[in-house]
Amino acid sequence: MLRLYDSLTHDVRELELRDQNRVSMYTCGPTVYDLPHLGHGRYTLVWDAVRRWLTYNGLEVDFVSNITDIDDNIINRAAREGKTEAEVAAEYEQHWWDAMDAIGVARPTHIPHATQYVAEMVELIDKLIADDVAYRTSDGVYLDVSKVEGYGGLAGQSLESLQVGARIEANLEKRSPFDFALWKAAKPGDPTWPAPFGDGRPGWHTECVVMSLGLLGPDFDLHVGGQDLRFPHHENERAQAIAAHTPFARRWAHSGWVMVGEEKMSKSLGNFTSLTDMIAKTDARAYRLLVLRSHYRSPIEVSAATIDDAERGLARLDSLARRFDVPTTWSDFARRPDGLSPRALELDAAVTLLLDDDFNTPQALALIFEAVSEANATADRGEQSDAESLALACTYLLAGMGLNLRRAESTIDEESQSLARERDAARAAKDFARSDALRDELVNKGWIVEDTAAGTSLRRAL
RNA sequence: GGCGGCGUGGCCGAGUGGUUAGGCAGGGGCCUGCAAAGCCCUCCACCCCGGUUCGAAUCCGGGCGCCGCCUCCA
Repeated sequence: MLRLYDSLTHDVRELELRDQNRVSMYTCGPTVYDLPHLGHGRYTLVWDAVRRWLTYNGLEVDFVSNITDIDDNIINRAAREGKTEAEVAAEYEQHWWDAMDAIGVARPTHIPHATQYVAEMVELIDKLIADDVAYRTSDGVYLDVSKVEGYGGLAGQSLESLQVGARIEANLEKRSPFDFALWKAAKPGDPTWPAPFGDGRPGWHTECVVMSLGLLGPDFDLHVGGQDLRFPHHENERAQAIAAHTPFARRWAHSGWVMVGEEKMSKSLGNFTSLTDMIAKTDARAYRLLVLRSHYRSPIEVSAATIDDAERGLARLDSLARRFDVPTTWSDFARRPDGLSPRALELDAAVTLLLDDDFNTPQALALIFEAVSEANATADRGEQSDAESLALACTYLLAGMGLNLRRAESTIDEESQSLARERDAARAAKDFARSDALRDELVNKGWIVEDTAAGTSLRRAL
């Protein structure tokens, strides 16, 4: 069973499933008011890989990721562009899924939208007010964090110690700077929902706690997300569950930053690259490789240089798929392939051990890269069946992390196709001047030209 | 101020008290009509200073430097 670093207990521990053979897993999805950036790409890739790995190991994974379709940023954008909030949300949700499809992140099992859970949120807030852990102000309803046992657990600090560094609070009605809005009172022009404590709209932290518990039920297994949501967002979700006496996530796991130079990539610093742009220029699988090549909790450096580097590494993996006639994609492997050689089984076991130990994808990939060399060398010696078995283990394990290798270009234009055939004819006639001229022509058209047993093969240059 | 993390070879990036991480890039060779891909070999390392130890890049102490959180942020 997978062991992960738990952000609440601050140690690596095994998942303890609430239901046998079934994993309940939640992550906060995007607020849909802008294009997704590389940071979104990283966290979705990391947790997609974890989800797939659990699935590969025979578990059924209920994976919930919400869409926050109402918040200040959406309202502002709608006002600026003369659209409704719903239009803005729909537009950027579409961009989100386009990007997710492009990087190969599988759809969650459930995709709750915040605006469809407002009634449940109102119910929770009502209960918190009745229990006197939440209070009303002129602009909404706030949770009184001083009444929450263990507030600060995810931050790794006590409330008192958090107070020391708190910035000056503008809202004088709040009892503590860490009290947060469960409900924002209606403002003219904003979308509002009715509530016994005054019309308005839900606060962000309330959305996630209601949707996760609503779909996965109390005491679900794993709550994941990017580091920057750890505090205060996740802390505040947890605080509401505690205040409502509802068992919440059994485990918390967080993935690291995307760095640009020495700085964290973030919306507030404005130093972000949109995922949409990156995908347009790069084989999106290279980004997955880049992400998996470092530990999920470490910061990763994303630059033109590191992306190029990953693309070249990916090319090496793809060359394995070109050489061996083995299945290579997630959908090819409903379960572990049968009849693997002892060496292939050994690789599988070693990789499994590493991934189960806090999802050590970099070491697992190192083993796979070594196995790729070994498979090639084995085939060079003519031991085709052993080589193929090892290659199969590689493609199977990579697919288990969501990395699907590719064989050849799916589309080669007719002109290039015919140049390649001409070149084959010239080579057969030993007219090398002619065949080299044809190769130059193909290279100029952006192809990498390789000789294979089946004749000239073309693939796209990086 | 509090809390957390990091400092590894040209670049990215793991890891362990003694044994090659891995990838990319560089050098040499094999293969090839020549290439490409592949294979083999190879250069380059663990911020500084003490300590523990037979032995530390790995443990302890002290420095220095960097990053993050404590506010919306994946």
